[in-house]
Amino acid sequence: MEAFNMVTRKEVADLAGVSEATVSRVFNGLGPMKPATKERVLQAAKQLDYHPNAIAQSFARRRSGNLGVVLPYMPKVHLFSTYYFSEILSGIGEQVREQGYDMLLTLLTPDESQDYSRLYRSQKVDACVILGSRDTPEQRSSLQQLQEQRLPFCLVNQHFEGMTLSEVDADHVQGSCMAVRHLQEAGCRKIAFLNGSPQYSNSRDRLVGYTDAMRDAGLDMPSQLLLEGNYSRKSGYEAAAKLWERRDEVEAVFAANDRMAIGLMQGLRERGWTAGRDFAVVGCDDSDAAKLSDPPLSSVSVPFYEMGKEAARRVLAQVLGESSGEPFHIKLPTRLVVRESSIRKEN
Amino acid sequence: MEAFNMVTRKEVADLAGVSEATVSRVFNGLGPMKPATKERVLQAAKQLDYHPNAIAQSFARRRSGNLGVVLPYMPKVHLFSTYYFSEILSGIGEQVREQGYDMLLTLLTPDESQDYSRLYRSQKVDACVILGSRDTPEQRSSLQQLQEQRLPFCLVNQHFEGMTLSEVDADHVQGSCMAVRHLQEAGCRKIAFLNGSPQYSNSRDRLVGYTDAMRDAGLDMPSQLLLEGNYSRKSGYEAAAKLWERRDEVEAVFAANDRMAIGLMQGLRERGWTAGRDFAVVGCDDSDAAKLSDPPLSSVSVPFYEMGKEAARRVLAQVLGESSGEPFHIKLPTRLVVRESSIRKEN
DNA sequence: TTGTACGCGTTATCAT
DNA sequence: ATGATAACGCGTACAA
Repeated sequence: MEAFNMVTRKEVADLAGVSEATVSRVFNGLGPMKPATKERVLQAAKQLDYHPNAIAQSFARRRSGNLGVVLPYMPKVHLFSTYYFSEILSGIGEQVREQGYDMLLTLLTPDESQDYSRLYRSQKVDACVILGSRDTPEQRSSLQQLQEQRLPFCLVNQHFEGMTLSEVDADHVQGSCMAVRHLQEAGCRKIAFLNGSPQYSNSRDRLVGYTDAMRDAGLDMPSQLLLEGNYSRKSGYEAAAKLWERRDEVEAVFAANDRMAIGLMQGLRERGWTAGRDFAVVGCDDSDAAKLSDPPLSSVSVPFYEMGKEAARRVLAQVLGESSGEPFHIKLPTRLVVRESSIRKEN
Repeated sequence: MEAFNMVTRKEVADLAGVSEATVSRVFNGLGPMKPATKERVLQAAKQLDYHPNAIAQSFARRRSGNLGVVLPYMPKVHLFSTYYFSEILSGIGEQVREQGYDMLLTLLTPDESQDYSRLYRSQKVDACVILGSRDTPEQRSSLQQLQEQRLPFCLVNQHFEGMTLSEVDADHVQGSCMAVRHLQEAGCRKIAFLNGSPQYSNSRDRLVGYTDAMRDAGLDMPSQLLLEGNYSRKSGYEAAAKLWERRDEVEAVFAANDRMAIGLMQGLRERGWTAGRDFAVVGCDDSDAAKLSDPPLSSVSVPFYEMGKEAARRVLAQVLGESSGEPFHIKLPTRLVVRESSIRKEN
């Protein structure tokens, strides 16, 4: 079973005619050493096909070399099945590899959602990046705990008002504002907003962006034009029914993500309204689906990949003592990608 | 920095008035023991908030408790941005949690793509699930090496002819056959096939399925109707141009994945041909995109989630000695999901 | 049923 | 510039 090499430092030391400590120093690049000695050790190691045992290293260093990635519990929905998580994960993956770290994935179950510190206690990770957390009292207190225990962690794409946690976020206010301005420039004045749950700071930010843009343009925001979905295609589809009832009051829709935007387009098309012709739509995320939809969906592009990468970089810097350890708060810019869904062709 | 508890077994033993070994036995549920003793130990542990150090456990057990998940190198494409990987990962995640294992993600770089054993040598994983591998000579030899070293691993969704490796695959032959039969039943006789690279066994299997169904129905398979893309939307879009040139010879298209199918539909629509009206299309994967596309795409549903879960289950059984250790070869069934793209409405 | 004692493969400190 | 050696926290064989 364990039919492996298991060459230890001792064997290398013996073959090279040095002490074990010297072998370690060679492999860790520490202290001054005679080039000849180093060479002998490397030769011996190569000959024996020696590779340091990562577990033993972690044990001795009291550091795992793993960055924990915490994913939220999501009932029914298969977890990674969204562009959002995929991109962030890729970014984290790229960064950890550059730093010689590994990624340990953790899928939270509903009950343990509140107990992050389990991960740290078991020493399997040195730090964590937490994705998809929501703003609830339980979450706040768990995160508060982590904070008090001085455990290094970083939130991605979620902001907690009134707490000073390390976060890497995107400028959703700006993005939404751009999106709505774009719709205005396309000649729309009656612009509805299909948002997601306010438990996500993203949603709240987008509402601010929408409101800013509408107010600045002196446009009305009647409450019937403010809808709330749950970021699923289905909820967008359902929103279409509501908007259809008030079709005289709607020229355009800004949706808080692409899936809802696409569901919305599907629902309205069934009623004979086509995006890019009868009304304009802009979504958020600029996911793959935006390119795949018909018509292609204009969308606010969010740099998820970069956000993941930056979060990993910063939090690992804390672990490795290369940073002050003060909570940081990064906000990356978004940009608007215009496609056909928001260009109203005259008919 | 390391402002943590760090309560050790010794402290618990002292408080409970027992030996360290007894504490271990309690926590590992080993050997016969007086209930009272057990109780005392648990009390003490609770009082001190003791938690075993996972790294030390791994070190002593000479087992990491991690299942490695190897993801292929994919230039440019952000890695997880496909339905395929996301679903498999979710399945693996579910299984490892049930077994108390953790998932260690590894993104291969181009150069190390051939050296899987690095992972095992460092002892950071006890077994691996390998995703997205291709059938190339280099891959074959790396996998052969792993095999010879008797390192437990399992491939998902890829079969290597002539080697007896552990694999969890889907029945792509059957799925493709069903898809093509469905098109035939819808009245189509001129059915094109847009496949992906034959480096993936999936592609080869699908070709077999297509061929079987066409032959059984006594239909022609002129080589002009056999196209090859690279599983991207763009390649499907490009294939549309080729098919358009021979539009008199085509009534339907079977595509080896959804993205190509959608690209194809986009390309043909630009030329005035709409799927579900002017021609029929079936894709593969039944990804989210299939529901999002217009018209919704008929597709061969592949149980990626279950495949990931099964692969993890089997490979961990090997590690834990609950299985013979013989290479296994699982093949899960696929099913056809019919949507509007393959229902030709008369116009 | 419980305790003793050793080993695991490093890192890191202190000598030399 | 290099060697000796004490941790590190736990599993486990063996003794009692």
